[in-house]
Amino acid sequence: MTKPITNARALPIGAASRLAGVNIETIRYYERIGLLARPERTAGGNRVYDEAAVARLGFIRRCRELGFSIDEIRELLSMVDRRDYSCAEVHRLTVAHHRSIMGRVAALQRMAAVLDGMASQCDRGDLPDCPIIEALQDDRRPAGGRP
Amino acid sequence: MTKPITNARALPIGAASRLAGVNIETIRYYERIGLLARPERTAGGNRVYDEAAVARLGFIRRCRELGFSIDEIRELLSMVDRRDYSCAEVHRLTVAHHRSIMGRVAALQRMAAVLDGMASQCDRGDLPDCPIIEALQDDRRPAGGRP
DNA sequence: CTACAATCTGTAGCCACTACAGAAGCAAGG
DNA sequence: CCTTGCTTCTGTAGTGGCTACAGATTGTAG
Repeated sequence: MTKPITNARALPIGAASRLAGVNIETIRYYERIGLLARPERTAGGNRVYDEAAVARLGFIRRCRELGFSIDEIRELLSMVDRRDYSCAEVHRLTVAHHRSIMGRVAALQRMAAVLDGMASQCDRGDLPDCPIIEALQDDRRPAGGRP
Repeated sequence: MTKPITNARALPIGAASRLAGVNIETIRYYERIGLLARPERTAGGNRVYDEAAVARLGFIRRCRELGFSIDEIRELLSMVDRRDYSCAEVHRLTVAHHRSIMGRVAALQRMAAVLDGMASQCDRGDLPDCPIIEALQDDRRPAGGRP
């Protein structure tokens, strides 16, 4: 919460975007889907943000960088907003997300192993019968190598 | 009734779908985007497939299972269709795809490491100041832990 | 012939943005 | 005040790779 952003109280969307590291279009998108409150406006109708909004955007960005979905972030934010969230809730969400990432890693690694096996059978010559293509065509030798 | 599809020459879309392991809607989608040739039709207008089409669908499915994009599959199919594709081309595509998968794995593993670190700091008590939330809020301790 | 299943076309939705078009606001210099 | 030039506005459409309908038609077994 201690931010060394000097005296910037009224930031137009471009400044908020740069400070938070979130695209202008994305900020408007977050507002549209209700992830971010509608900000004040200038007399002419331009959005005006304050440090709190920039901090919230930073929170969202960091969550996204960690792969949380918008709905998960919505949940995290609502916990924060309640102010009486329990650590256990947050922990549960984080661990569940961690598990799902590990699942994706495992799936990708299975793919990579098959690809590696196929590529290593290929001698990169000018054969008309590429082992890779053969492996992909043959359904008795399933590409996934699954049981 | 599991019919042994020995001499099935004229398959309606449902049978092709079951044989190839590709959804009916997906088959029509592949046709729409030009990945699959438009098949013959019955007098009434229903699609009719043959074994070659089913084999092609199987090829596509196996490529998808290995994470190839539609455009990559389009390229692979065009090589196969040319009949004089070189093994080197196929190998290059496969290796490039492998590399991109490894990149995604690395990115996910970085996320997982940060999540793991955050979760392990949390004692799951009923603290109002959850270390996970703190980490997500604090922009001097970037969640990504990136150098 | 009559059920009932399968298939048809076309459209809209998913996720999390991104990319415009065309209009209007805003700040500085003259 | 006026122009210049950047920024921001709204609204819509596109991305990838499907999936899910609605409402109509076709195919088929009894």
